[in-house]
Amino acid sequence: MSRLLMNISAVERETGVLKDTLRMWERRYGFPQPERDDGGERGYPLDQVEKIRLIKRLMSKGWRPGKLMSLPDEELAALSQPLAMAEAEGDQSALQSGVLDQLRKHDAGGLRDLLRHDLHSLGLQQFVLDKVPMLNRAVGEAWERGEIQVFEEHLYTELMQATLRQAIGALPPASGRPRLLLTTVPEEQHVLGLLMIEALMTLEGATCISLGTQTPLADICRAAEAQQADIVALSFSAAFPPRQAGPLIGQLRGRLPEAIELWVGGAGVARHTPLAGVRLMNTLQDAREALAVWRDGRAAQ
Amino acid sequence: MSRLLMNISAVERETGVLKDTLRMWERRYGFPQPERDDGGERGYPLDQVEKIRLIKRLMSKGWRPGKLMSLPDEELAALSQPLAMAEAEGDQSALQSGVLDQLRKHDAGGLRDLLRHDLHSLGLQQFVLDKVPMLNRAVGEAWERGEIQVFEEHLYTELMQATLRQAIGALPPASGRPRLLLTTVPEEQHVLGLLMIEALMTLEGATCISLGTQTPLADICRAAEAQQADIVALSFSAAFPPRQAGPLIGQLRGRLPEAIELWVGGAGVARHTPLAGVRLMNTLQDAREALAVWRDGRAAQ
DNA sequence: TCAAGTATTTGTCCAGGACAAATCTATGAG
DNA sequence: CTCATAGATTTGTCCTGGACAAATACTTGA
Repeated sequence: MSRLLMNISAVERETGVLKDTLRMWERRYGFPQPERDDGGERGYPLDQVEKIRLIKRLMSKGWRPGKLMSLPDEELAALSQPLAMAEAEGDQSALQSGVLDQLRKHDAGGLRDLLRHDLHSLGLQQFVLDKVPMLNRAVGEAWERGEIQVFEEHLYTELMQATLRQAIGALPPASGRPRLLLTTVPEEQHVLGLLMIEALMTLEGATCISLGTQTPLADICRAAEAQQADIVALSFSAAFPPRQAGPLIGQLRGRLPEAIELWVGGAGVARHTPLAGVRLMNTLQDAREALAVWRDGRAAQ
Repeated sequence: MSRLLMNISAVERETGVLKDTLRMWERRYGFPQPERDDGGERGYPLDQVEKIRLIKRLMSKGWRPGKLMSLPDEELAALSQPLAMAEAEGDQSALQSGVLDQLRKHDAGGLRDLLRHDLHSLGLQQFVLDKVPMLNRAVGEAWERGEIQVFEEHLYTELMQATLRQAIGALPPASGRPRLLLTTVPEEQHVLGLLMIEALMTLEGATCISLGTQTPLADICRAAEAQQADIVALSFSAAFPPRQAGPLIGQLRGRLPEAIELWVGGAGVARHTPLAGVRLMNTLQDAREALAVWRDGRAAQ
């Protein structure tokens, strides 16, 4: 049986590294070093694909690619190990150890029960304002430290999503003002931020219309008008390419009627430079305040 | 104020047409014909981006790009109009007219109520087996005819997702065999197929662990082992590039332990050529039968 | 110690060529 | 006339190798 080789598209799919970048790495750093088929096309062995994923993870921790790719495999592996120090600073880890433990034990049922229990004991508002952000951060950091795998993060997201949707669905349907249109831009596929804001705003009596993730800009504008939205709210995760966020938001602001407010939030735009006509939120608490401001402004008219 | 121009990445994001393909169209057909900035980089005006989207939609109806791009704008616009004939053959449209009507009226609340009503009057099983596929098809066909916009399809998907998740969450948690791992491959972001199968299988007492959409192949394998899955089930929508499905499934089959069954279904693999060791499902009913077969086989041991 | 200027690193773009898979078209057999 | 097969055309994706701007690291002087 022949060894499995992946073509460049498959590697882009698996790792999230663009084709152009894969070729550039090969040209500059000599890694990856794929085989070639009869037609001269690249075929990547599985171990190289694994190493690409490892490098990408380390890059998200701040390491630079040139540095990483000049390192021998052993040192790379050493970097990927969670540091003793990182463990030590995990003072807060006790707070959500249950969740990470269940994740590592692959106990989906237990994790689901745990999330539901937290939700019911805290109430939806406090769960969303305090617990969920803390858990998201804990899972994200564990992933960066290499303690959990991609599929474990998927499982967490899926179960949290089910929990939040269950809670939102149980709320009495709101029909009051403002009307918020919720979505993310293309390439941003993380949905938890949307669900958190939907839960909070619905609790406050605002009407939320969610389009889910990855709506083209033109369609966000069309939807905002068709739905007579007062506010368009976008969520950006920490994984969103930071350079793209600014221009994208500016472009949307330019295409949206001025009367419609644009709110953006999430780790991907936290501490971002302010933009004219855009309300930037660093925390979920900001969203509640912005809602109060909107209602004040409207009452004053 | 200067006219808005989009760079080639933004156009790929907006339209789903790869950069390489955009350049090739320009080279071969003279369309699109973007402007250039100082550095010689392409900047696409919005009306060309709209036309690209229109062309993509017509291509999904079977038109070929070379043909379309040689056509003057008027003829292109004419093709995009729903034909009188198409309207006439919509005999079944009366059956779900409510849903499409609500969508076109942008009545999110009404649509949500309608879906919930259908769910409760039919029961979850019949809703998933009959109603949801019919609605999905109706919405998909309406989109192909240009009758509904991308954001309207997003809204439908989001509301249907909320309805299904609500129903699944209300079921008693199953813990029986088999254990199914549900997910989609990278690039396949449609989630409704997963939720439908999750609902059906949970009703039958099987344990479903969903990873949500777009899990890398390597992680599907890891998750299957970690979760001690008996079956891995993948969903492919009609939008999935048909040429990619076969190799992808074959590769996963090769990397998965033989003892774990691989089920694939959805419009993206319907009428696909059979693959060794892979159970191909054309309908949801097939999944129920496959479940019965699995249980028979297991009882016989 | 910090700020400003310079050098390096890095990702994404470009042109233009090649080829294989998919699709269409023409030809010939039954 | 229907159908299958062979050949031509269309189409998407890959290739090389070059360029440049933004982000980051480093150096220098206050």
